[in-house]
Amino acid sequence: MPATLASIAADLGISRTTVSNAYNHPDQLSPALRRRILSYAESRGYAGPNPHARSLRTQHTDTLGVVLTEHLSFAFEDRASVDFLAGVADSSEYALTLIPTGVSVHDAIVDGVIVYSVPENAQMLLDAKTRNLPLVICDQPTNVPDVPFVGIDDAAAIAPAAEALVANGHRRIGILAKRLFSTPTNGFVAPADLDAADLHLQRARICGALEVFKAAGLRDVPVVTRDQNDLAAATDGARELLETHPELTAVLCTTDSMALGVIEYCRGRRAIPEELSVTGFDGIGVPGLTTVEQPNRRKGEVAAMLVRSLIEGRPQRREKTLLPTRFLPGTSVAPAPAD
Amino acid sequence: MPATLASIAADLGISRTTVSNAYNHPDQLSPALRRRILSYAESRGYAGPNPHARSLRTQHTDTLGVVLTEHLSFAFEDRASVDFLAGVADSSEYALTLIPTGVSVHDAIVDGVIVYSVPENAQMLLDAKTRNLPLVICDQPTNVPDVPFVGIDDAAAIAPAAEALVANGHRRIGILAKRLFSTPTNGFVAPADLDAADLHLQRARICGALEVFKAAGLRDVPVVTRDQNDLAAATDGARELLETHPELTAVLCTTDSMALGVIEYCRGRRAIPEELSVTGFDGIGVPGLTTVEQPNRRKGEVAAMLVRSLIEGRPQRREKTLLPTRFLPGTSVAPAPAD
DNA sequence: CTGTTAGCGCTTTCAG
DNA sequence: CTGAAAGCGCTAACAG
Repeated sequence: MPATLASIAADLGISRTTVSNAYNHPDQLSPALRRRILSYAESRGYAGPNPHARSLRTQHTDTLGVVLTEHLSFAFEDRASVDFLAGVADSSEYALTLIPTGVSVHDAIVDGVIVYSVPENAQMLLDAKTRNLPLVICDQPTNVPDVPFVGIDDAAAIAPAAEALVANGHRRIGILAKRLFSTPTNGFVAPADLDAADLHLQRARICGALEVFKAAGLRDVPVVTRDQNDLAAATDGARELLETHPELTAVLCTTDSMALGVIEYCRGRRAIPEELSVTGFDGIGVPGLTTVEQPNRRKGEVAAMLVRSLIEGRPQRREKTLLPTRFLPGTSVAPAPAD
Repeated sequence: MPATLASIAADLGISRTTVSNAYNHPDQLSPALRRRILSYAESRGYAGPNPHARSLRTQHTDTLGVVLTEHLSFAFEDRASVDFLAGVADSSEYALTLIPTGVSVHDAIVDGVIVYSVPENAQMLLDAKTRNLPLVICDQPTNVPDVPFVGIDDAAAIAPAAEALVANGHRRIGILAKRLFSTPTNGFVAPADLDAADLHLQRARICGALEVFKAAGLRDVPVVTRDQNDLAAATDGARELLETHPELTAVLCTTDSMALGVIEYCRGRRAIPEELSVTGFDGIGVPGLTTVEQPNRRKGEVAAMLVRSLIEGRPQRREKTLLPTRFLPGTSVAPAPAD
């Protein structure tokens, strides 16, 4: 049977505490004894205190949990979330456990949890709260009381893109967005349905843009959404929007990937920006795209800092941290064509 | 004080087993009683069995560990390792714990470990072995006995790139590689030093290329290495190689990033491929680069499958899994210029 | 510097 | 369907 701290102590005729100290408090015993213990332990193939037992005793593990979308691999395929994770990883000595939405947070052996961009009322949010685990939300949901939040002001952030369109004389503008609901839905979204959206982030971007358009006197701005953020879905969304509304002279997208879809759909159909202006959101490096850059990595850094404060019992600064974004003018917006 | 399984049982006047069963074996008690337990637990803010205690008892956690380079964020900045992680994540229901090299594997609460591309004799390798934790190595080290390995045959994989150079009449070829030693070293590497390299992967690629060159009768092929794989380091490596050996007509690189450095250095100096041919390795999508594509994601999938087999006590198929690679001819190799 | 004591919170036979 | 017993392996006072 494998050696344990107790068996090592017994074999050596000393107490468990001393063996424990050999690993955890080297200053609490003579170097000679410590060496003796360690070398005997090694000879017995004992690798040090069992981490399960240790964590039960100490109730901590030096591990941070990050809750991500159902399929972990999505997280690695999306540039924004990879950057976010890099930020989290970089700013702590903690190990990082990636928790798929499917796995209950209840079972995760972590000292604290960062929830990254999930629907309002997601189960794992409730779970983390009932476990009373230090918890920080990144991106969404945006309105959970008593939980520190880090993200951006999506509504304000997208405004400059909308304004660029308006300033260029566009009056017939459409919006192409990622899904607003955790239950899959594709197609046109009525303004009345926006309130019910449980994906706060997309809603905020759409509303931010609509606000600008409304202030400019535009009405009946069509909004199309797609469940997926990939090129195929985006292209199809662009098709639906532009086939139904051929009169549009500009499309505001809530992600760069969506803008890529518009560009793809327009290939061979309409010249960008001469015949159609396009804006994106994210700043993932689409050449020439007029977009808004957001600090994904920084989000991760701040989120990690916040959970660590919570875990280590340091006082919180503020409930909500909104990071700055930057409007990135490109060459995908041109003056509206004269009729 | 927070509720525990025992306190819930006591409050309800039933045994701990029954409460435990309510969570773990719903079929072992009446639905009515189960409901009663669960709802009382909820009212007491009890979130279910404490995972630390549970894991001590059961000795497992449904979590896979992945050991990566010292700084976790490197893993997220490198395309290959992100793809690898996507593969790991995708092919299991396990949560994924990323363990920085700094953190001892001894302390990680995981059911098994995948070690990704570390030096021979890395401490965590020994640690994982003494802990007797299910263990799989990806990429390197390549020669650890009794530990399942997944990777590619680097020496054979790079051969076609070397052969392409030879076939195009090149006789004065240099090699630009990533570092061979875990202790930082930059500059020229003598053939004799290759044997001592503890970074097996780079060594295998270099040796694979040298073999081809030797078979073609080439001698004294200069090899330059750089610690970092980023553009600045690669560009500087290219500079060192080509300034010292202006006679070279081709550079074989052991990574695409290194090839990018050669391209960068040559900008405005030498035309590629007319005046200098270049090859890479990895297939990260450098336009026009003649390179070798390797299955990073697949590595992750296989590695995950292997640890899971180990964890779940299923028999192993083979010790070493070598995945296929593919030579990707580009436009960066041209016939050697006539003298 | 060393040992004693007292759990951490849970699961799992096994017998009713 | 329920309960009693027996730890899982460790750490943290505290007293010597």
